[in-house]
Order: sequence, then structure tokens, then C-alpha cells
Amino acid sequence: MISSDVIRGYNDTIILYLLLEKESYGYEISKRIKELSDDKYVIKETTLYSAFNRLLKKGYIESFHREQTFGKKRTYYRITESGLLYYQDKCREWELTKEVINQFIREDYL
Amino acid sequence: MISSDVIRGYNDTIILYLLLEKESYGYEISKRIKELSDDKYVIKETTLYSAFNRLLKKGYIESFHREQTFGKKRTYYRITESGLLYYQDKCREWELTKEVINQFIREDYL
DNA sequence: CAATTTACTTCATCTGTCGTAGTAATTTCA
DNA sequence: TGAAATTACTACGACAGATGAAGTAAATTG
Repeated sequence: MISSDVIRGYNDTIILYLLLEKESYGYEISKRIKELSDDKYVIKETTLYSAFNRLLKKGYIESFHREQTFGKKRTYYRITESGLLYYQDKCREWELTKEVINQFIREDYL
Repeated sequence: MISSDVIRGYNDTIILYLLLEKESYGYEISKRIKELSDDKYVIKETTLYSAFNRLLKKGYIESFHREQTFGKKRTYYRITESGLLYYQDKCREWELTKEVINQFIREDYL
């Protein structure tokens, strides 16, 4: 399993990536993260919803409700223009981060 | 510059890597991080010294003093056996983390 | 009809980072 | 020679993000 301190800086990015694919809601996103990470990362519910609130406050996503005849009412989210820009920044930062941390990893220990 | 939340899970690993090369002390380590990261990451003093304390408490490093006729007294650190094991774990975790986060990065945005 | 799953919310706590500040010796340089 | 910069830390308080615990409630499954 992956420790949360590592992912910490990237939860927002992960969520934005998924919202870039399509509008979605909490439960679906958490399933998708588990799926795409091949069960290696399972986001905690509280982590997910507090990330939504953070992203909303920053204006990187917006929430809305969709009419539905089945299931419990859901809050849907979509990424905004500035959310996309933020996501792009984070992608570039990630490349840099990989380079930096790789300098301190000994391949012969893997 | 790299945001601290990203590196957060790896400061300890970075320090252990440097202590694996040779015994060292705070100031030297911070210079070395700057140098090896090609100025992309400069660790804050308080972050560094609180990391030392954390690592000491966990038994991953030990501190000692070395006789010296010049300069201000320094606290040196060396990595322990269990520190080495922890470092190796983190190296493996890092490979996993890269795989996971890469799943959520769009290459066409770099 | 009970158990499980879906879909959240609230709250309090913990950890690691970091700003601010202070101490003190040593080295540089004008 | 004296001021400024560098070296080498320590203490303290604040803050952000992650998380455990608990609760709510509707819908689905068996």
C-alpha cells in the first residue's frame, strides 16, 4: 500500500484528471481511483470529500445536481477552466518531482 | 519550485539516502540536497531538523559528535541498520507511487 | 425484512511543514 | 579592525491536509 504522505500533494490532481474524462460524483470517483491504480491506492472517503471542498473553494471544480429517478441524490462535479490550468501545472510539476526524487533513490535496492 | 506537499513523504528518504553515502550533519545535508536536485529543491532548516528528530526517535539514525578544532560544534548523524531497511522499503514504495500517479497524468499536457 | 451498498456530512485529532525568532561562533571582506 | 555574511543550530506556534470515528439516510441485494 502507498502511504498517504506521498500521495498528499496529488489527490487534487488525481480527482481533476478524472473530472477531465467526465463529470462525476464522489462514490464513482473513489471506485475509479481504485480501478485505475489497480487497487494500489484507495482514497479515504473523508479525504475525497474534503478535497472536493478545497477544489470548490479554489474554483477548480463546480458542483451541480442532476435529475435522477433512481438511487440516492448525488452531488456531481465538473472541472472548470482554471481547474484545467491548475491540472496542467501539476502535471509539469510531477515530471520535475520525479526527476528530483529519483536522484535520491538507489536503484540497486529495488 | 516543487511544492512541499509532494516531497512531504520523501524528506526522510532523501536524508537517509545522503547518510547512506556518508555520515553528515544538518548544514552539509541541506547543501547536498540543493546540489543533487540541481537547485530544484531547497529544504527548509526547520523541516530538516524536525526530520532529524523524527528519524532519531524511530531509531533510523543516530547522532554523535566529532572532535574538531575549527568551525562551530556540529551534530553528526549516521544511518542505522533499521534505517537502511526503512530506506529500502521507501525505494520500493516510490516505484509503486510513480506507477500509480502516472496513471493520472496526461502526457499531452506536459 | 435484514444486511449490504451507495452517498454522503460533521467533527476532532494527528503529522509534517514552515514562518518567525533567537543564539552563537566563525569567516569574509572592505 | 570591525561589520556583514555564513555556518550551525533550537524553540515555538500556526496551518493544511489526511484520517478515524460516528452518524444519517436512501436504495439494493439476498
